[in-house]
Amino acid sequence: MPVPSEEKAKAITPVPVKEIPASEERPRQDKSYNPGSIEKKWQDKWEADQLYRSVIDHSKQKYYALTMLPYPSGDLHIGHWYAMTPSDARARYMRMKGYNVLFPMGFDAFGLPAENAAIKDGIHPMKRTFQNIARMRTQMRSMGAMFDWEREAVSADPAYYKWTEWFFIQLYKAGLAYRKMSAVDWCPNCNTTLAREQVWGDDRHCERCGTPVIKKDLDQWFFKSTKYADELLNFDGIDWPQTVKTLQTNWIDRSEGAEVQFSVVSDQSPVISVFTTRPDTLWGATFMVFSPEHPLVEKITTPENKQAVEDYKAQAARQTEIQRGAMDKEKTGVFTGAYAINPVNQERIPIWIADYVMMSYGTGAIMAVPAHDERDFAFAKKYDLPIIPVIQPEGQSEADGTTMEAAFIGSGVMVNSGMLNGTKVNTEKGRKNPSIAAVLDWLGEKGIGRESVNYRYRDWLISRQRYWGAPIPMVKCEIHGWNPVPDDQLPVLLPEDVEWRPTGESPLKLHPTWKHTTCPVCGGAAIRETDTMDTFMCSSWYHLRYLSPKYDLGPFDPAEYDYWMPVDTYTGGIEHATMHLLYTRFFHKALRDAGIVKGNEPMTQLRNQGMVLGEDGDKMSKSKGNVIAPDILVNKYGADSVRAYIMFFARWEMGAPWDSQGIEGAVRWVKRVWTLFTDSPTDSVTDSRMGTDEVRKNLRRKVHQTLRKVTRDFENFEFNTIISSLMELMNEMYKAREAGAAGSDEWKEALEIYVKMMAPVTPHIAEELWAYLGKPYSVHTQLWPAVDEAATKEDSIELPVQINGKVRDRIVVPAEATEDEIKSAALASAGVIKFLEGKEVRKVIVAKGRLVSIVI
RNA sequence: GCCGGAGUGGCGGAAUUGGCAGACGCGCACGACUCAAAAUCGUGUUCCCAACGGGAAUGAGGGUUCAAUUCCCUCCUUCGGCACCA
Repeated sequence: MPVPSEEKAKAITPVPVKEIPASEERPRQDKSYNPGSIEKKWQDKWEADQLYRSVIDHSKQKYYALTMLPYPSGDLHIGHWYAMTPSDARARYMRMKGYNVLFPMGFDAFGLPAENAAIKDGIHPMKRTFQNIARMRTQMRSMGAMFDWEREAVSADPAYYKWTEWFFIQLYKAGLAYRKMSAVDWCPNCNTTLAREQVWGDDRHCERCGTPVIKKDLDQWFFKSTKYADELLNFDGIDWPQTVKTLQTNWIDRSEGAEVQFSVVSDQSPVISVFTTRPDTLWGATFMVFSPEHPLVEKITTPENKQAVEDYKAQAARQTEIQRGAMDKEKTGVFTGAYAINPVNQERIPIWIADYVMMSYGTGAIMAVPAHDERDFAFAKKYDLPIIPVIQPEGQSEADGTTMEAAFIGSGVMVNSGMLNGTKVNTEKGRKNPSIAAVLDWLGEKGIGRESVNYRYRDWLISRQRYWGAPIPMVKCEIHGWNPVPDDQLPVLLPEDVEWRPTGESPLKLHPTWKHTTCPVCGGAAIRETDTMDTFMCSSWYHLRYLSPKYDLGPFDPAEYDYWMPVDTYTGGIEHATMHLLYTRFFHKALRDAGIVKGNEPMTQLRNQGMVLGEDGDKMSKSKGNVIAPDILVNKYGADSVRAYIMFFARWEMGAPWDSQGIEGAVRWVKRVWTLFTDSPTDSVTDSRMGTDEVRKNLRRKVHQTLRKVTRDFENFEFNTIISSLMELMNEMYKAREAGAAGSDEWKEALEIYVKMMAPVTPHIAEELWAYLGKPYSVHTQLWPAVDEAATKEDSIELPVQINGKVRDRIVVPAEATEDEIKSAALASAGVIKFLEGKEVRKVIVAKGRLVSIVI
């Protein structure tokens, strides 16, 4: 007989505040699970109650959980869910552990896509961006995350970018921002410059749009991030994944060596520095090679070589634009006609130019030691330059440069090197190599060179020739040069009436009036900087703006800073290893030195999630049509099921292709939990055959074992096994209920702990079931249950018995059985006796609680 | 070339310290319910030998060990990063 729908609704309406006495009989509940209404109901209530508002509470330990903020593309992608849901679950877990948790969200709202779209359809980037944000906010609410929306920060909001500008000025004042004319990477599609980090791959393409970049000589703003290179290599005190640390270390690529001065034989005798990691091979330097772009080349080239050098330079310049080609490309170069003096032995050595020497690394010039460097060897062979071995394996007769077939890079002793002959050479780098140490000391004494460190890491190029970014708050006066905009004139606001002509120049430059201003020094006419900042500047400090997004006296409220910082756990994709994650560390250190923030690192713990791929195993993209839309899934299954599946279907840090069928498993789990609770057969037949004591004990054991496992997995970010463990426990609970345990205290405890364990994963259904159990609102303010270790202990254990490594039988022994007891039980078991017949037992190994291994 | 990650059933994945390989789930098969289907529930599901019983198996090959997905060596595949870096 169907129950009238109104009564059904009444039956499940939770009683939020008043606890129903356990004895009171609840009406039988058979309404099916309806995520749509449950989720809406609780989301509204949580919001109305400000359940996730985090405020400073000095009586509690704080926990700042941060997940990377999205760009407001307009639609929340399944990738966002994949990044945010487990982070949310863990933040919720930490909250239940008793921490005062801050879990904010915001938008990285400046950037190219909105501007490119504006060029196409004329919709203002501001309008589009804030529309997109509104839409994504709604989508994020459907996720049921515990974001504290009172702390939301949007980088394109003038109240935000005022401080982005202010930070630029602070770095400028600290001497960390400078302007430089140089050949910078330019994306012809995005019509802007790019930082070195934003140029990817063999073909050096734009990280954003994939277009191969070109070089352009431009006057641009840089941050002196290289000043912090050494400190950025130090990861002491932070718990970051080894992969990220390795990527950053390789990116910075510190190399130790020496800078050595060579003088050029000419009228002015200019001195040229070279960087080498092998100063111990100095005596073998038989020529020098300059990069074709080296400024000195023009000066030193002799008239008779002029034409050849000019031709080569022109050719190299053309090639730079395409690419200087593969490593195995044949070496080319031309002689400049000039000579330098090798300072260690006064030998006159020729100076060549070749495109295998890069202007951007070291000093743009090298000493060439063909005997001990493969590239120099190849070059010397091709152009018939002298090869003088200065290191050879110990005890070997002297090598002959003319007959060498390859550069020698092994260990040995120094030869042909004057007073340092006989010094041992190994393959270590820097001072760990005795030969290098000896030469460094010798160079220092003689004043020819000095110990030096070189990095591949470059200063951060900040300028972007685009409109939709934070203006660079600098003004140029004919008389007083560049000066920062005074603080009381911040923010420099973006004008709204701009034209979107893609010209390669900032639209701000084309605005008729915006750039005209007055000089902060003399009050005379001056011009604003019309470039805007790289958006990585905005995201380098958003974790600080979250602390007090409405604060007006500074970028953040110091009281909030002191309580919440540093970020305890930061989660996000690994693709930012050498970009955002490196910038934000640099930024923090620079601000620390400016006295604005404290501590050496902004984020104590970092964890990376992997990527959700399309069902075809490819990266999701609109063009491939393999994009999974979370909204559709939420409508179909409910947010809780989507959350559960996202946490279940892959190892979080690995990611995996999406599987539309696989989600059914998570959906079934959620439904079966619902049924387990709401279809509670408190009136079911008690099983008289079974020892109910045992059933209850087993139930309680499983509950606490699961709790222990789930707790550990939350700590370790192992989200997929949290769900498996909960599934397993649910299966056990069904069996226990079948066995008649559903009226017991153990059963009630199981239900309660189960809801609490679910709460971080599936917050809505957990809240609903919590209310259904008659518990006081809210499950999300409950404390995480404690494991009863005694309850997890097994009475008896089953041990496999191996004979020569193969399982032959299983024995059941009391948990506290001694080794001897286990041994004799194993030897007495039927399956073992059969195999032992006529054989001699050589050894019996008892691995307590694991197995018995018999060797015959 | 260098640096790092990964390789386990049809699929996603699990496996405290070296201790029963394949938890949990998807899929599939069979059964129950149904007029039927869906949903739901139950049972089974690494492979091979017909079975009883065995045997093989965690990318390949070797090693250490009573015992290896786990430790060591060589190699292969794949993903990511860097790359004429002096």
